[in-house]
Amino acid sequence: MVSASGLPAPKSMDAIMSLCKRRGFVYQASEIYGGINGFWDYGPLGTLLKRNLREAWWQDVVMVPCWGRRGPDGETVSIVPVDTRIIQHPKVWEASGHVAGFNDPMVDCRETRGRYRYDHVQVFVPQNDQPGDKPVFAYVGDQPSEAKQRKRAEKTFGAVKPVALSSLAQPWARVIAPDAEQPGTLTEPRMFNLMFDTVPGAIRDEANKAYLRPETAQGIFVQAKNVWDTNRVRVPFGIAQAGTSFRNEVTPRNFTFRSREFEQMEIEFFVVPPEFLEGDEKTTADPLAWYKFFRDWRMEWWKSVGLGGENLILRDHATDELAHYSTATSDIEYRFPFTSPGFGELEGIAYRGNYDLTQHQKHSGTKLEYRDTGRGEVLPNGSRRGVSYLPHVIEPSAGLDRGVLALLCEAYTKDESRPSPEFMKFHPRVAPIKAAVFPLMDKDGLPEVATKLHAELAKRFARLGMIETDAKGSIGKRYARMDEAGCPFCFTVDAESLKGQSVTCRDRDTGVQTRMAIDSVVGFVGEKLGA
RNA sequence: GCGGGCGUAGCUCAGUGGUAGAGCAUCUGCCUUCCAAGCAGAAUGUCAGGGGUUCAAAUCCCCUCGCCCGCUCCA
Repeated sequence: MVSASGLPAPKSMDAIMSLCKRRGFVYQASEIYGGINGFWDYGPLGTLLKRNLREAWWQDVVMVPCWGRRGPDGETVSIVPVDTRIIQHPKVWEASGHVAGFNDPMVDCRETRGRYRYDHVQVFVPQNDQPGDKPVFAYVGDQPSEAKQRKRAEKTFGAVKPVALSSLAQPWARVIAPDAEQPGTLTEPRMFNLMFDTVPGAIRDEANKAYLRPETAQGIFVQAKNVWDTNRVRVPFGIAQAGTSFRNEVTPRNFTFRSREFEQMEIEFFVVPPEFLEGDEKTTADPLAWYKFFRDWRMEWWKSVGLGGENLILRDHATDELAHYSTATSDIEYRFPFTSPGFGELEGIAYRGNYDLTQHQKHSGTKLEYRDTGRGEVLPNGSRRGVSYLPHVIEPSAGLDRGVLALLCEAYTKDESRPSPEFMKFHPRVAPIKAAVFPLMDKDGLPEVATKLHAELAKRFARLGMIETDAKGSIGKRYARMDEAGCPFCFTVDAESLKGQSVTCRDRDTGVQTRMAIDSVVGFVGEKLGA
């Protein structure tokens, strides 16, 4: 099936969710109590899938950064981990801008369904008159509504002047909202409570209010100075952290895509500010060179775990889309069934300048400059005087749960021509079940051979994922079960195995069987898993 | 937050006022020399939750919760 856009018809999200429940990938949180909006739990297979994806990130980012590649400056990439708390000092979130951004009162228009920041809404009132109970015309500056509303107001009152909506007492019945026809369609301002709060301390005291982190990144920035003061790291280097974050999404939606509790995998990679670069460094070690390096490598990485193909794109942000502190940002986006033909964000790679360190330096009153002893004036003894600066930062920030959801959507395959029409095409590296061993029949000495091979595989690979064995039922049914769980390889012991010490290896994606020596199975699986 | 749809077995769903159902999956046998096969049997439900109407509610009414879709939001 091909849709009007020329794309294959999106996979059925209902079918994917149904399989996720049926096979124990994802359950609704607190389901027996009716569920809780915006929270999802993982079952055994989902937990393993998620662990495998997190572990792949950890191995490729922290243990062997960027697969051992050299950065644009020609040096090995250095990244160290931290593990910081979900609850930080409340001022962390004032410095980061989250408190302000998360606490704006908003007004909604019932007629146009527009939503505006209360403090951004202006109204036109008569120039030399009290507005009394006359209608007032609301607009948001720099939008087309401003000119239009001015015209309407002048038609009604003659000369008008703008005042803040918030300066009027009880205006709600007579406000004509931007782009609205009727008065009285604006709601009273409401707070959008986007950060979860909590109160540390055994005695509840609102003055001690703290927040559950809305991102793991700030924990990294807050400890960055400690990391470079107490470890032998030198800029450029990165700090990585994976962990849980919380956001009060306005509308939890689209299965696990927009959850209120979710896990992030973030890198803050600190680089030399451009003004301190010398000679060739101006091209090879420029922040933008690092930005491109990470952007392109992160894209390759997502492909390597099984998201290749046309459903994955790298999208550079347009200038007007950039946050005010960023000069370059791109998103790695996946075409989810529920976003198709559009895309949903998996990871953002942003060049953030020194915005975050500047903010924390200011709010904490603690100097966060890095002392770079490899730069500055050359002293008589040949060493350098050293310079101090706030490093610039490249931030590749990925959503782990979104990654898992993308893996589930990408893996889900429907093929009515197969005996097992639904199957999960996981890359072996992330597959929760790595291999299965079956005796063709539950008799004639076959189970004994299968048990032995299963034990060998489990000894070698069970720390990476499940190794299954099952002797019951028809062989087709057992293959089909493994297909649904996404197990890439099934090894079957048959009568020939007893004579020739060989088994068949069935490939999940093609159903093709090849015969191989029992002795070679462990090596074969190891090679496929890259283990 | 607004509008629409939905909620019955593990899954997919039927059941519109009168005994809680089907298919598939699951489990136990038998059978079986490679793809959800066959035969026999078994287990499985707060009908999302609460309240109301009624002799009687899965069914009608109200409230709540959750999921899906469209707006909105996504710092």
